[in-house]
Amino acid sequence: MSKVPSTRPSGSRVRKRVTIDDLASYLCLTKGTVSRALNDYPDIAERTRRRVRKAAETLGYQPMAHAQAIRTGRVRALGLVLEVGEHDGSRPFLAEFLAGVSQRAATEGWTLTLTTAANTADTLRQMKSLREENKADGFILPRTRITDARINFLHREDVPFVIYGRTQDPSGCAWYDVAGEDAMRDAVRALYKLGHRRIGFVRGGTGLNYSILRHDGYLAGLAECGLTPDPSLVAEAAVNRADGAAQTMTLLRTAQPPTAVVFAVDRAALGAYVAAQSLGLQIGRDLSVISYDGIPEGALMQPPLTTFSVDSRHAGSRLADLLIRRIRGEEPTELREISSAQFLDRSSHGTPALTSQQIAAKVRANHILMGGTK
Amino acid sequence: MSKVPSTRPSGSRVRKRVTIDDLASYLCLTKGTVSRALNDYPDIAERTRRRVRKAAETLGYQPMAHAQAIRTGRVRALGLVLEVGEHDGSRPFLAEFLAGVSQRAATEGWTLTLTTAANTADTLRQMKSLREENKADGFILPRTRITDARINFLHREDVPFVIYGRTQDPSGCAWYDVAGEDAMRDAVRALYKLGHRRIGFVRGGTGLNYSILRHDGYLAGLAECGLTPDPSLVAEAAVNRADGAAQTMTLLRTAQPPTAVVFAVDRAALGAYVAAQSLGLQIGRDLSVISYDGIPEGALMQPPLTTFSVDSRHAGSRLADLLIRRIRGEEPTELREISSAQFLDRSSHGTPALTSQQIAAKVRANHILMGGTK
DNA sequence: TCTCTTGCCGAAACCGGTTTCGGAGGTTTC
DNA sequence: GAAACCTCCGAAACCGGTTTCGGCAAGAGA
Repeated sequence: MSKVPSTRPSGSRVRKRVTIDDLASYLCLTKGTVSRALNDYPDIAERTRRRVRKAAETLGYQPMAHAQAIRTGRVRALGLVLEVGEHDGSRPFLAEFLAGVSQRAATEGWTLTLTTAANTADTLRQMKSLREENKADGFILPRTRITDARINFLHREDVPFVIYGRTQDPSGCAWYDVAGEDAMRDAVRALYKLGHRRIGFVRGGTGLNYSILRHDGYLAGLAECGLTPDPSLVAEAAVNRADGAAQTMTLLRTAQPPTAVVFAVDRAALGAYVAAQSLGLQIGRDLSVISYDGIPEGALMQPPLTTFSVDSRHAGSRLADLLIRRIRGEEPTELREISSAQFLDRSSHGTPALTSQQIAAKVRANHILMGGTK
Repeated sequence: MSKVPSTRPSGSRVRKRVTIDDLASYLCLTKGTVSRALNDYPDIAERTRRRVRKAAETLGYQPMAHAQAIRTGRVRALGLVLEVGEHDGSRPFLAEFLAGVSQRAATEGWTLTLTTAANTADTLRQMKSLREENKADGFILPRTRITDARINFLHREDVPFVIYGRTQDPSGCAWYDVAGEDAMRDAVRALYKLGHRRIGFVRGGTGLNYSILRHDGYLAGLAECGLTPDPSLVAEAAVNRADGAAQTMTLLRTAQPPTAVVFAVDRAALGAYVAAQSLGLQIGRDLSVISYDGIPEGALMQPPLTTFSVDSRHAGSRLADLLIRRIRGEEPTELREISSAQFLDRSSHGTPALTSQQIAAKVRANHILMGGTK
């Protein structure tokens, strides 16, 4: 078996990086001193430190992350493990989110190492191996669950991380989140002001923490408006169009159907259009809908979907910043940010044209027409 | 300024990795010998090599990529730079694609380093810096353009890469692609068999190479069926629903409108439903549509969209494999794969219920009805 | 039997950084 | 004025690998 060809830079100009040795001899210092100067060791004169900094700047010196890593165990890389199921792969905001993370990371000289996993156990395995191989210094955890195995794991392993979202037991966690609960509360209030009194809610993904929060926000909204919560107005989880349509149907088939429905998730809200059409109801007039996420399809619906939009790019950017600071040693309690979603006041909600009873009648009529069996 | 806290593994069990020194002393060899044995140097006895391999296995030794990198310049990391525009961020297959890449990479012990860029110049800058910092050994180039600046750049810099798609000047390129041209040709043939004689085409993204290929495929289909190409049957680029609707309208407003339209891109084909509805035409009966990509929304349309589906996960997986082999020194000409898209025979196409003239009449009637000005 | 290869491994330099240790020179203290 | 103490930098070890070089022992050729 012969030696692997060494792929030498094939004769072309060899573009030597400036190494710490170059910098040291340029400054007439030893590389140890240069290293300490750049890393803010206290035993370096302020004057020297400045001189080194300046020289590094002019020579364009940038330490090679991997050479540092072999001693420090840090590569200046953020880790992100995406759970990608068999075929739920279509995430509307993934590219935006990644753009936020990678751009913020880049400005600090960090990069993003990404892997995917099939399930939670796989995720833990991936994180462990990324950490052991020093391919990532810490992790961003998207889609936080109510109780999240990743958090326990990373705590045990003493690996820095930040979560996108919140969680039941927040101790020791740094996070960024968008206040979905406030959005849901505002949605209820807006509908109440327009005259709606029976306001339904369709939950988001089961087990995911945002789902709890948004439901809480819905309840808070009811409370503020003096409305009594009614279990028959709250539908099960729906995170796609088909389920959204089904859950809307369920709500509308009750004895006292809602005149407005708040959705935890845009993709589910798209299903309301399907359901409404099949019942001969017009969204925004006969049935009001307010949702959450701000997916682009919402703007293309007839009528355009009223929703709260989340800036995924900004989220990614903030999370990258928080994680870098966490890795550098800042306390998790100092690294918690909540921002708010932006209300997109479009046309899928309005003053109720029909009462709950009139809607019920329409649904019954349609039911008979269709010859459905419930 | 005081010393940064060194974040020592805080007392917990220190899970020492096995290093090459551990392995060497275990085997009573020097680390140099162990290294050469594992890297298939010819001056190591076969017997020794096997012994070392076995010991590495049992001790669970895995060389630390970064330590290797400082000498070899290779980190076992694939690079991917995504161009994410201001707000076109929603890519339906991104997660699937990433899953394919990262899973394949993982099985070889490689990882994926991802960054995003705002434009081409930015992409080149990112690649350059990733390469200089040794954060990626080579690159996967998605969305290949007809003439692609990235390819020239990487050639000049002598950095390994593979392209997802093909390009005008393929010299020195390794690639994986799905034969979109075959799909388009088959679409035309299928429509011809059903009786369609005026078959339109809506192009894909301008400047992108797949666009040329799919248009060629459309023309090839016409030729095989003995149909004469008619420029008025070919619409401009459309890559989203709105443009797709507009281009469909344009085609239908001609003197001899098509009875069937082939779309280069699913998202554009969704616009055909909008256009058809506004004209009172029913997709699959009055107007046949066949498209390409296999986005999930297609299945939810009424009627479900006939299309060719692309396995993005498989594409990612193959590209990772090809790139790793390219980095290891295999010749680009040996690393070229083309697979075919899978036909999803759904209900948006069928035998033409209306003739071209009948469609034209309907369009005119609707036009007058709407009081449009063209 | 002596030289010349050849096969195979140890020793040591090297890669680009970080970190520890020690000591020269100037200041402070008594 | 000597001892004690800082301040600040050089020297060298170290991290976990790779690669070069040289030399020993066994086999081949003369």
